[in-house]
Amino acid sequence: MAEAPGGENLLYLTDEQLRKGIEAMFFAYRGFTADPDRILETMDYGRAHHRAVHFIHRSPGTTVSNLLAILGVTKQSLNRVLRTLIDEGQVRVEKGKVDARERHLYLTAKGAELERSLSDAQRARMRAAYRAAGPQAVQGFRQVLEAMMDPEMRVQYSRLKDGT
Amino acid sequence: MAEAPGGENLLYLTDEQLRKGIEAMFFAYRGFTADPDRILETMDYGRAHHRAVHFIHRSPGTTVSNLLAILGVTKQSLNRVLRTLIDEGQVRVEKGKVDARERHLYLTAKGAELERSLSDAQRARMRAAYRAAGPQAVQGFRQVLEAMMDPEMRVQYSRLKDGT
DNA sequence: AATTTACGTCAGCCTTGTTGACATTCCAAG
DNA sequence: CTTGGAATGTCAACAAGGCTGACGTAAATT
Repeated sequence: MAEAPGGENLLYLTDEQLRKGIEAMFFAYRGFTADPDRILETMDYGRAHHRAVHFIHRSPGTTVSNLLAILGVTKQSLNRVLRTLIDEGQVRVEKGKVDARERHLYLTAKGAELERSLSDAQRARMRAAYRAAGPQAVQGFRQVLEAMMDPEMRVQYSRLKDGT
Repeated sequence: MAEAPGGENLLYLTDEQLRKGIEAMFFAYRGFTADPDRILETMDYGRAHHRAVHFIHRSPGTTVSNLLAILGVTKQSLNRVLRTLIDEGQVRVEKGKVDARERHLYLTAKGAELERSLSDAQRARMRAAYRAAGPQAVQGFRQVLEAMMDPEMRVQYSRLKDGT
């Protein structure tokens, strides 16, 4: 932990180290999405559906606007995905009671089951990676990822993290 | 480091912690690609072009097959991207001397410049994140990412990492 | 009453992935 | 020398999932 006073060890900031980090992100993200992708494929859904389902599960009753902000896509793009999920009974829509313009989104029982199968697969890999790397490494992992986010996304992340 | 014997602290493996890790990956990957994406947009290239340029830079003289294996796409998909890069003078092709079926790929001066501008942008963010998190965290970051890869991808990653 | 907000939808476009088919070139084995 | 298979290129067609722009409607706000 302690470095020579007045001069930390900065070898970890070389271009070479950074390139390794970049490639690690690239390859790891592939692994990260591989398992849910396989499941989604069998039911004619894509990653976009997964993301919607994930965040609706995470924040039940969230509005369309909210989801747009989190996912960072256009309403047309989200709507396409959302429509299929609703039509196929994965997501339930509820008109807002306080503000009737808003549509609140919930997973149905069927949708919750889908979410579980997807997140089980993804968590299994994440768990294996966590276990292999150990708690210390996991803490570092989270720190670096958080620092890599755009500030607005960091807000979204923290909001979810703290359970607001 | 040392835990109670026979029972490590496994709190970091809870579903809640794993969910945070999953969302961290999601939001961080967005940041990870945001800067190069902005540059690419201005020159009518996409992420696919970036990936090709990156790995050709990383392994000059690599073959099409090699690139296919690393990128994990079909040759038709890669070829489309590769052709525009060649046509626009970013990439130079050389017939193999030992095996003339192979096409060895190199960046031109122009392509190298493109690569530099893209990786400068991406490295800047990575460097900031690394610096903010510190060397200890970076080590953990890399450990978790590596553990998250598919085994075949880990091979590709290590091959590059060690400079084979 | 007028404006703004939240949402939905139609139409069209682009990138980047896919499959399938086919041609060429060339190495290597029989 | 011939032949099979490997490496590559290319054509066509399609799909997912981004995007913009335009328009409509209902509800809240001013």
